[in-house]
Amino acid sequence: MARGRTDTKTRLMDVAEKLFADHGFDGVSLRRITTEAGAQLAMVNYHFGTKRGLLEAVIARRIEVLSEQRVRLLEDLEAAAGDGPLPLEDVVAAFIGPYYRLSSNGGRGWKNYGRLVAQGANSRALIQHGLSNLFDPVAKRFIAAFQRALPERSEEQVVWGFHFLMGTMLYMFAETGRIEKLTGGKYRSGDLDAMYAHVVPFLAAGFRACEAQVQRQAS
Amino acid sequence: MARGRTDTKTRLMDVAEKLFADHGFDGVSLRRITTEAGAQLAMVNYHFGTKRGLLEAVIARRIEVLSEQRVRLLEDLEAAAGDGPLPLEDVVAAFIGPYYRLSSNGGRGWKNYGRLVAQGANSRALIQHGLSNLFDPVAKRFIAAFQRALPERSEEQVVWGFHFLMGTMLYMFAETGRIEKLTGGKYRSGDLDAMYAHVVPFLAAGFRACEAQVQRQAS
DNA sequence: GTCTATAGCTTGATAGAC
DNA sequence: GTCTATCAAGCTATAGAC
Repeated sequence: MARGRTDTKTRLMDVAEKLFADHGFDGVSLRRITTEAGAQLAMVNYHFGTKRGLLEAVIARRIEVLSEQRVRLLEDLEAAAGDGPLPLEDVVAAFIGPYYRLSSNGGRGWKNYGRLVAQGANSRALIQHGLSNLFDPVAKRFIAAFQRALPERSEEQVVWGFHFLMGTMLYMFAETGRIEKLTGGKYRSGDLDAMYAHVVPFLAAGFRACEAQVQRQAS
Repeated sequence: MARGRTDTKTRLMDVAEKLFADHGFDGVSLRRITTEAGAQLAMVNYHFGTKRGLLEAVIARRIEVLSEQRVRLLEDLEAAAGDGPLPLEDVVAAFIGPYYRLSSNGGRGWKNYGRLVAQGANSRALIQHGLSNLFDPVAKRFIAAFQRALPERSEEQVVWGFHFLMGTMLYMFAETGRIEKLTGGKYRSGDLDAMYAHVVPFLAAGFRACEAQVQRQAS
């Protein structure tokens, strides 16, 4: 299936991405991946060394695209802001917007990636074995950017806000099907347009929550 | 190890809970679970039928406790509110507070459960196979409660707000170790006291975000 | 309720021809 | 870069004695 259109290495990554997302890393065998990719079992070890190497390649190729878009948007904001504070909603949008657009219009692969990375990010094993290193530099830049967007708030408040943002974002792009079960199908976890319209003001208001307390006390 | 203190069935659940949380459902063998529990391989099938039955038993025994506490707090709120709206912060606290207290003071098992359930909730396979049914009735009650706490907001806004709350909560109790990597150990994902103090106002402000827009337009 | 023993199959990884 | 063949180990589940 799908032989010849793309090269073996890419086909293996595409199929692995989908199956890892559906069943988890240990829930799929290399035999199943290679069979569905129309390749031979030995090709995984030839191209990626190990099963784990295949997983890392799958994640790395998406993170590169996502990180570059996020950083470019953030640099645009920084250039426009000069010495002033960054607009909070824009920083939220610079972080989540690229993921939203790639998940919406980037093809089926990005949907699979979203489900895969939500499982990986909630797994201590994968994080402690260094898989999140690919993502850390950009995350650190955005924590600093959120501090610049909220100069009146303590570092502690910004750090926890970023933590809550990550949980919200990961769950959003996992598209688990949970919300359709809870609402009888009236709302859909794949409706990213509706979710994105709500998530930016939701998170921005959360970030500002304690800032509002400070302002109340000062007035 | 640990033989005789508790019965075999409980020991198997305790060890499975920890190992499933550490390595995922397919990342652990029944041999490893039974060995670490000091039991024989065949005891899993005797007590739980299948490996999957063991997972469901592990999750069900915690959900029962958690759901009962959440519902009791919500019923107290409803009794105190009479015909008026429910206080938003109190509804958030009724949902997240019991989980927070059990995870903080309920022993190591609740920590393992938090990590396990965060992986399961982000896995489409486990949700579609009905594992989330255990949790749905209480979740539906709380969506209705959030609507009662925010009478000016549309159902749509409340539903997405609850969706964001779930992502935040799951990630919070997964204690992935991510935030210590991002802050050089200055903040810790196991510091639930600090996180809980921030998460309630954060989520309440997020829920109110669009309500504020409505009020601005009306004034 | 606990144990041993084992059936029947699948796993990740590799060796070596082409 | 691709293929076949295979290794050594692991797996879930069950049968049946006690």
